Amino acid sequence: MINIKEDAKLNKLNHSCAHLLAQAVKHLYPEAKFWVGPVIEEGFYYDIDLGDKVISEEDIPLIEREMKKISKDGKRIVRHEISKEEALEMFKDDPYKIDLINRMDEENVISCYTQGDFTDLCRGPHVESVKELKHFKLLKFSGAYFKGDANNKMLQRIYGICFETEEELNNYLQELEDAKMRDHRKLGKDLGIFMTNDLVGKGLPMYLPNGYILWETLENYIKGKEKKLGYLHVLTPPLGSVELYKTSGHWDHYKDNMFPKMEVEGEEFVLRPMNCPHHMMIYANNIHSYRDLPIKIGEIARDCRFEASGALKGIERVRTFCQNDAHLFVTPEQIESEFSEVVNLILDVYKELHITNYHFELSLRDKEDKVKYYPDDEMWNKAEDTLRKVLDDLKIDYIEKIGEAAFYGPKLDVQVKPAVGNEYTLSTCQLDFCLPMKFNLTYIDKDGEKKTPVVLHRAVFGSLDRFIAYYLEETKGALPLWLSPVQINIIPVNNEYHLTYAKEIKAKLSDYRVKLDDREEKLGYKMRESVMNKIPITLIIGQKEVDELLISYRLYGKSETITTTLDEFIKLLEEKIRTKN
RNA sequence: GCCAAAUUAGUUUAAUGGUAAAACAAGGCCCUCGUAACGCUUAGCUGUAAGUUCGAUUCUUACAUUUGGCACCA
Repeated sequence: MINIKEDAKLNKLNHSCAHLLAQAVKHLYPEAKFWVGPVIEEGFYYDIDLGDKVISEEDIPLIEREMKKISKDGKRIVRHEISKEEALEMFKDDPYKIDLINRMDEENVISCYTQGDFTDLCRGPHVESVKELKHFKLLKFSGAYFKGDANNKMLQRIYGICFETEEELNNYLQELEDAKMRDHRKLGKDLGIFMTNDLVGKGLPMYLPNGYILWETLENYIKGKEKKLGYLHVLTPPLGSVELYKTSGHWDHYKDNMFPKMEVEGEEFVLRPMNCPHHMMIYANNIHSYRDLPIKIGEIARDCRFEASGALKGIERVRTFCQNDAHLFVTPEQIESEFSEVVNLILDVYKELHITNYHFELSLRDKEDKVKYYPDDEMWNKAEDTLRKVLDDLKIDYIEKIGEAAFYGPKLDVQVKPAVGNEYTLSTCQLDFCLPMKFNLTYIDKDGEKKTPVVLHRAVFGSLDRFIAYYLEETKGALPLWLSPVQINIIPVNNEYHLTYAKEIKAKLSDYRVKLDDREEKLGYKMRESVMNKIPITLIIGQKEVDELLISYRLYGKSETITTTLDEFIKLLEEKIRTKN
């Protein structure tokens, strides 16, 4: 997908188109006040205060028509530089612009752009004339909180995109349509991966037989990787006492996002929103020597979070999910090497699974925010510097994100973009000096003194749920052989003559997930279904194969059929499974 | 949670203020030798609850769920 923001030409075009949108809105709704209209990766938007008016579906074509009209009229776009006083006078009726102007430095040149009867405060640059803004489309609209704060008034936001040619615009719109086809919610339904049910409750996905094969295979894969690195897997309960979360600090920070506490026999419990405290208590169950560290506790652990109803999305954002979680208890000296090991594990898994479309973000605290983050500047500085050093040593590119850290420490997040919607975190590794102190965790150091270990929280698959969503979209539902619920579909050309041999072949492939389609249907009919179910390999067994003791196979996405011996075919299977293709 | 919209058969979609249609899937029958739909046939549906109306799937309201955004995301 094209990134409008990064392309200088398209950036300018879209920025100008945002002004065109504002002008059209002003024509149709003279009382409109304007906040900001930035260019984004997917085009542009404008946040507008329409008083009591809210934008509805039928308004969009009217606004578009007005934009076309203004564009046709072809006024020039003229830049003026003005003083702060002039600016304040010029926009005196628009409190949003006054807000912007008042926040500008004295030294900065204030500029505005005029096109016909419309002037907007803007840094520019813009195209020469509204005539150039021909190939645009308004894509979506919604409410959006002023300054992104839910306590503020909700403004009206309209999104759009603009290109230089009609063809580019149409191609882009087509890409949007195509993306919907690989949305994990559609694929999950079509391929029988998961379902939800109103009576069970929203945001509570249920994995169907096909989905559970995926789940199980991924779970075994990642646990195998972890075992090789010395992780110890445990099983802990999906709820815990409120006291546990008060001790960890999660209660203070997140109780509104937990399912409400329940009281039994005078004790209070919550469904657990995360597993750190349980794993802390497992660590605390023994005395540890510095010689025992690092200790790596892993678990495919079920969590429940009371996510806002508007945040729920397929199996990407749900109210119960299973983290591929682990906590590494390490000495301060081991932080760098253990953090590197985790980053390398993530990179290794991504490489094996052919995941290439991601980027790293280093999530740091906002130093001004004294409420959200555990107050210990020295600890934070040390933690943040350590992460930077490890990433630099590993020569990993990353973006720093201020104010995105967990309350207990900074984290490295791996971000990916879904087919539809905003990017999200797939993998994470977090450095934590805080929780081990809160739980009074210790180890006995060389000098016989009790010391506090450091904890690394990490999740490679984030949650299995989210990873399945991601991998469905990455593969467009055509899962690689090792993950595919049905790996091989055997179709006898004619049951009467070929079914016996087909059954023999199936028996010899008993190590794989094989389906034998022995329904009384035509070959073409069964082949179509095999392809539509995105089964990686379809075997065709007819007279030729029976006579010569061979098999013929067709790979998903290919149209040719290859005839070979069963031994050769098994070699191919093993190769595909080994390379995870 | 907030703004907007959607909800018709297992699925994808059509139609209507006078009681709902098609395709695929499912059941039955028929056909039976080479790579994306053989043919015939049967059954099945207006999210829930109110309201307006002689009559509501259609209009109104509430609720539920879903979708696009916003906010949130340990």
